[in-house]
Amino acid sequence: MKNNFLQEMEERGYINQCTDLEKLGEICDKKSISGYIGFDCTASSLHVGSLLQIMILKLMQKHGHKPIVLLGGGTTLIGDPSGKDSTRKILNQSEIKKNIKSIKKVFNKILNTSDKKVAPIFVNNADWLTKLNYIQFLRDTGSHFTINKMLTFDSVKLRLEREQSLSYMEFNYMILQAYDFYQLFKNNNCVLQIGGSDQWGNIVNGVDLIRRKIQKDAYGLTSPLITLASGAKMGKTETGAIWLNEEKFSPYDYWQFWRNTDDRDVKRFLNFFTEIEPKELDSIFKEEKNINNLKILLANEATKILHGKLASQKAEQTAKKTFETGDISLDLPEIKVKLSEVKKGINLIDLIAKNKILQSKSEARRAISNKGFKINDNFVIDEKKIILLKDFKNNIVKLSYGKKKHYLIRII
RNA sequence: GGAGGGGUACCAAAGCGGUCAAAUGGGGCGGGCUGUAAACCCGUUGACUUCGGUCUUCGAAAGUUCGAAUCUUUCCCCCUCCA
Repeated sequence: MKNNFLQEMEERGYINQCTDLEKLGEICDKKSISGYIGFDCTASSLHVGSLLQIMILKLMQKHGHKPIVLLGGGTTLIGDPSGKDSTRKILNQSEIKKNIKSIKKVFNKILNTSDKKVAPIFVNNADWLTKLNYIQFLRDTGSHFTINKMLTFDSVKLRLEREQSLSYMEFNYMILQAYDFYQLFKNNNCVLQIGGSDQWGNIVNGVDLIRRKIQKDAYGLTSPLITLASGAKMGKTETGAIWLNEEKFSPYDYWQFWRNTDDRDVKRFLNFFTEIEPKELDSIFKEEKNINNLKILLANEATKILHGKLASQKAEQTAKKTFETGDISLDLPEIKVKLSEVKKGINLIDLIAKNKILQSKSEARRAISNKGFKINDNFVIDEKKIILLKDFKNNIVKLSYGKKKHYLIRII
């Protein structure tokens, strides 16, 4: 395998399985190809769990290939059963439309949209799926699938083995996804579908369908499922997902997310989520022995890709001030209060609950009695703490929850 | 369609008339240690509170009882076996 694109895919650890790596390499060598990845539109933003896929699209661009982003407006109406124990909630059309619009923003930020040759194409499978004629579809496409085989695919098999129900609607998902690939192959000359390893079955079905219907070769490739050293799946923490959309997750929080990567994951993630050349990374690993510097590098690079260089630098500065020098950084999230309120005295518990630092007053009380809050870097001992004018310096009070969450209370 | 088993907090799982806001484990959150890491130790994990309590919660509704997660009835959902 000499092809540059696949070579770098391999080096970065993006490849889990491929239907025919060698032939795919030959084709990539000869010409610029189109490849697609489908994204789920059940939420208004993707989270880091999808980031690897996006990085792969970006890598395609780097090597002169054209990415097709399929925002699955049609398949989201059905719900992919892969890797799920229970049926997802079903969204209606207008919610999905809104989600697609919001998700698109992230692709436009991360991918190269200025170079026409490799600029991404966005497609929505609702365009063709919702127009299908049932009987016609069963005859033309359904006839190429056997139930016998469909039952052997993990997405179906596991669900049945675990004695979880699988609706007929979801059962059809893989056929629809196969049909998507066929459509894109025909209309956009798309020869490659990429996906997470849980998509293998769905992807292979598409490749098969294309061969059966029009006797052409298409290729499938999956990326590994990323698990954290802690064993958890990437992307979702208990408190909330690491969203890619700025409105749902600030650049500073995003930077912090990467900065807090487990030691054992750092090198892998630098390969996955930065654009630093693999060779350069090797030498960095040799020279830099301080793991914390690697984490900062990771945070900087990853944030840069999503939010831009400026936001990344700003986040780094904020972090530096808050954690290293202990200064008050003015870029911390702000809670604005009126002077008149301050003069009356502000009840800390109320402030915490009102500004959603914690969900309820009870939680706030508990957190305070557990030494969870600091005001101007001193633990709050008194549960009934009232913030007074004398607590302010230059109209600012620094409020900290735990070691990592800091806020500025500012008088306006 | 018939017979049986089951639905308890974020998840798993105990409780089977009062002492139950509900054991235990996992997860989460906070503290300590440290490196904004891991591991470990400690605390905490329904809401409101004048810290005395008060209110809402054990699939849903109705009932029995001084008192129900626990008993009865109806309904909904899931699973197993038979047809």
